Amino acid sequence: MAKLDKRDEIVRAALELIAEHGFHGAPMAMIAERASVGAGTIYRYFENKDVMITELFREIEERNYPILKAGYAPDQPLRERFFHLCTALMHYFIENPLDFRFIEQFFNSPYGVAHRRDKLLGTKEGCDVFKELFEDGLSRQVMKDLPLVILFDLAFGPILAVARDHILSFIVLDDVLIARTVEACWDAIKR
Amino acid sequence: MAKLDKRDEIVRAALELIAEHGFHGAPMAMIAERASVGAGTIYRYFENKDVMITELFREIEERNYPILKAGYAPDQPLRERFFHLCTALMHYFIENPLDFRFIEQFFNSPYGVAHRRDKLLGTKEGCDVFKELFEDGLSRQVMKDLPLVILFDLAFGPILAVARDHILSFIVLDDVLIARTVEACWDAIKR
Amino acid sequence: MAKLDKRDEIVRAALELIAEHGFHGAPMAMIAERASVGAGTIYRYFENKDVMITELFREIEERNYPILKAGYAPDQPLRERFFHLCTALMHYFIENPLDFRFIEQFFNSPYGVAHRRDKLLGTKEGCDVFKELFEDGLSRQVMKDLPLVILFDLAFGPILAVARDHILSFIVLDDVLIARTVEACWDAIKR
Amino acid sequence: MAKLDKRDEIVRAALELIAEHGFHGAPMAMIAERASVGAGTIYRYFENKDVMITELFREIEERNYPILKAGYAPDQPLRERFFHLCTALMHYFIENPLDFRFIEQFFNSPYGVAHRRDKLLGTKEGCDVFKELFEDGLSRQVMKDLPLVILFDLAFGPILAVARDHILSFIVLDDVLIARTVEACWDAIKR
DNA sequence: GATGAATGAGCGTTCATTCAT
DNA sequence: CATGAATGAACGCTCATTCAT
Repeated sequence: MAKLDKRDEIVRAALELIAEHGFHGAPMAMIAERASVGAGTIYRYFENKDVMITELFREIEERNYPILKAGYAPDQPLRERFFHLCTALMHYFIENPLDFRFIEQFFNSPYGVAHRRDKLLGTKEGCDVFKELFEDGLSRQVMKDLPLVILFDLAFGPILAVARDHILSFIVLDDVLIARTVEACWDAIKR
Repeated sequence: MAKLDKRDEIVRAALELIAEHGFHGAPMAMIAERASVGAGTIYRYFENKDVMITELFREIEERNYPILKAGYAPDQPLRERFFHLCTALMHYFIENPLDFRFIEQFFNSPYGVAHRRDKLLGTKEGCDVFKELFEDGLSRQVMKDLPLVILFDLAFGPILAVARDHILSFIVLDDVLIARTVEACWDAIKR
Repeated sequence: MAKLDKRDEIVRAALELIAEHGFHGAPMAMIAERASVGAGTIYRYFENKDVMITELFREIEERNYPILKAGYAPDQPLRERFFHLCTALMHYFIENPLDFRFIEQFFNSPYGVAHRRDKLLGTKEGCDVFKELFEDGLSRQVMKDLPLVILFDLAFGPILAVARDHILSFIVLDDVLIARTVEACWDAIKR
Repeated sequence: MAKLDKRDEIVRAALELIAEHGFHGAPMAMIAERASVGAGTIYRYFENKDVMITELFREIEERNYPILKAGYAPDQPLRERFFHLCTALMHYFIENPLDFRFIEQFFNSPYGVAHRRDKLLGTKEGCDVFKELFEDGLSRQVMKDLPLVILFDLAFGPILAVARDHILSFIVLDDVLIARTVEACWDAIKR
């Protein structure tokens, strides 16, 4: 097993167990076993559990990003771009429930708060299509004149909530329902 | 110190610490110390930590509920009722940030999921103004024809997200901003 | 409730709970509740749990003693006296399983060892019919010339074991079986 | 220190402390300290305290069994076989007082009762020489026609009691005294 | 005297992290 | 490099005992 294989196995195992049982229900020893790796080996790749979780989130983000961008045309109307991104995001969540559950846990934790702060303050590299989209919508006066943060919340709040309810089987989403949910989010932010 | 004082101290300490550090970051010993109480004393009032958390949530709900209902007139138009409830909710969250953070933690945990299931299935006593409001809106065709769950998510997703961002100081809400946020939520759910 | 009633209630409750659950399965609070008495009240009658247990044993012994003596005629032959005492003892155990279970627990604990030491060394008052019986048997050369302790063990070892097996339902004793068991014990000690 | 050394140290420490102070007087932390081992280390070898105790008993049994069997000839007369086994048992107890005290504690506990039930019902594999011996004695009408359980009690009751009294220094056994005690037990069970 | 709420040391157990092999 | 046995601080919880009322 090559070095990268080991790291990948650890990441996969950690994602599975954390998604299923939460941060506190996924001991390092259990992650190591699931990854078929020695417990100490994890610490060759990650300084400690916190670092592992943070990097895990970053990897999920990176995996997610190209999927959102695929077929995304910056020259389309704002509405179409918003629909494209939101629909892609919902599909991604539904098809990758482990990723979704992990992201949820992550946001609802001190890590998530720090991450959000970095994002909003623009400290992180500007790879954020959504931010560009909303800023574009604001400057063209297509979207409501609200702080960027609130526009985010109006769009992502429902998207995350609906995805969670689907994954928890409170509803069963299909393409029609997804489209109409995104439409409703658009109604919330558009002027 | 009277008996009720002691219980109150425990409840206050638990709320503070759980709001600040989460369930796992608030050991019973720390709660006891913050409440100026022996570790064993907590167990005179709550069977175990899980029960304490559940009961704490119930108490917050009971504290919150009359505030939402105050000034609520069921004979007003749907839009006004929606505004009243959402505005009251946001004010409650902003003025009781500990309650808000606790509720957030609670919903993002197995307790919360079970609670949500009960609510949606109507197992719990029908004291839910919001559910009535949305069902009313659906039957009068004022709101979009979407599953109840999704209507909930379209309204509460943003409300919770915005309240959190205020409490975490990502934005500073005022009455105008609150009104415009609630307005945007209304746009999301209304036909 | 008079003072003695309270003490009696405590003693009764302690006996029941210790017999059923052992020393460590019978917390003072539980004993107090069963006795319908405040937890602190127990400490008015007994210095601490150890003292309570020791006194409880003494009371059982005192209750038991007259039963053994009833109908006991010191002028009968040794064999008859042995039969009388052993049969009475077994009946007592069978009819008072709580007492038996308590005695068992007691003997199998540091208390029991100390008690046995006192008994054998004759430190305790000489109210012991059995001791007299065996010493009589030895001096008349009816019994095997073995140390007193071993004669005790040859008689009581089986008696206790058989009583326990009856109480635990491994066997069902009747008068015939009791008689034949005592007979066998007599065979063990007689010359 | 090799892996097995560590386990052995734990077993030794647990045996010593439980023999001396009983199950409840031997906390895991104390066992760990006596074994010069971290508290958590014990749990690498035993799932929990109950399992540790059960396994400890099993190990003692396995250590004891071959000693009883050594020099045991199934074709000898019943009386000789009984003497052989009982004498070997007493020597084993006297030379391994820790084992003896542990076994005593074990039998006088819920574990012991369950174990005895299994033994009597023959649920456990039939490696029980004593059971065979008594059944043989019954069918050949050498022993008294009593339930198997009572025969056990008549033999082991005194053996255990005498061994305990020796270990507690109430008597000092020698070969002669052992022989005469076993003889007395034989008198109890033989016709 | 009687109470029972309060205490806190002590229990069995877990798990992130280390380090000898 | 990789391992996994070892660690021990920290956890949730219990209960004998005390003491203000």
